[in-house]
Amino acid sequence: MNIPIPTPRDFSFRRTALSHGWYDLPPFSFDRDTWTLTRVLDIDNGAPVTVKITATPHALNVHVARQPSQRTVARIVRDVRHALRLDDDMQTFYGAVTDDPDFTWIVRQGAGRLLRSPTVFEDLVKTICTTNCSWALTDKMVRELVNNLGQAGCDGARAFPTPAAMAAVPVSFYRDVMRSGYRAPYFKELAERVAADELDPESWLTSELPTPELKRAMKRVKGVGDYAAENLLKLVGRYDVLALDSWVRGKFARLHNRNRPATDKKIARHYARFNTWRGLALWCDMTKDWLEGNDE
DNA sequence: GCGTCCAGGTCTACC
DNA sequence: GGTAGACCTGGACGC
Repeated sequence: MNIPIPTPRDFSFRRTALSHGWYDLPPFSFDRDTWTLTRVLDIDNGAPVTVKITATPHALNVHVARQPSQRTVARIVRDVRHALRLDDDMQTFYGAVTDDPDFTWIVRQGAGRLLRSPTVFEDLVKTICTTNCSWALTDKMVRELVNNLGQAGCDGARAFPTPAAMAAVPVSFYRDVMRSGYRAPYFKELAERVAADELDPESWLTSELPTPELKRAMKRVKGVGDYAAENLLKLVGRYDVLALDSWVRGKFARLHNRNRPATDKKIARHYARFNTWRGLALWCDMTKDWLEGNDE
């Protein structure tokens, strides 16, 4: 079955799907030959469903192997819209960058929508997996988590594990199977708190707290520091933070500082003119070359 | 083969 | 509030 989902005029499937590394971490995967984003979606009270997402000029085409129920279709549409940020209004951001010659490509290419997971919980776990390690280790940790704790669909593909599934395994799983090292107790504690409704990461999406206060709330999760919190803030739609990590610092040095390390203050000054959109302007700037030669 | 460094940082103790 | 040192893993690198 194919489910068509109309897309906004300023939407770019390629720029959104490949906006950052999430597309390569299960239960996402991406095929650059066919430009297909695959995702295994968790369906409440049912087996997970694998969807294959491609784009036409004005719509997404979501392919599902079997004929799902109406309720499942509604869930699929909701999750795809959420993950690909179809409901984000980008015009204010585009207005903020359109007068800057170095940033007009963002408007032209429809960049700025950052791929996210169907749940903030998943984004939170994955973000902790990115801290203080190579991308190869991030990939390994997430893969072990999904392969061992994710529920399998009819095709054998696994969804991202639920908080309850993660809370049910001992710390030794995170240490010895997931190989997450010192992060192991953080995952166990996080899953237990979310499963017990002591912590609700999904509420961060609609929180009315000012960004600094929301960031403080995020940092109360063990394993979430400045970088991780600011990365999560971007994924819930707050772009008045930069989320500087070693990769961004290195890339900024190459692009804007003659290959020499720049201070965080200097990086902040460079993007300050974009005000509340500075974090998104920075990320677009850092990833401009990811799709050069593949523009839609 | 072995030791060291470092990668998409964070926590804790201490001042 | 600011900072030093410890913390897991695994790949790259030099010897």
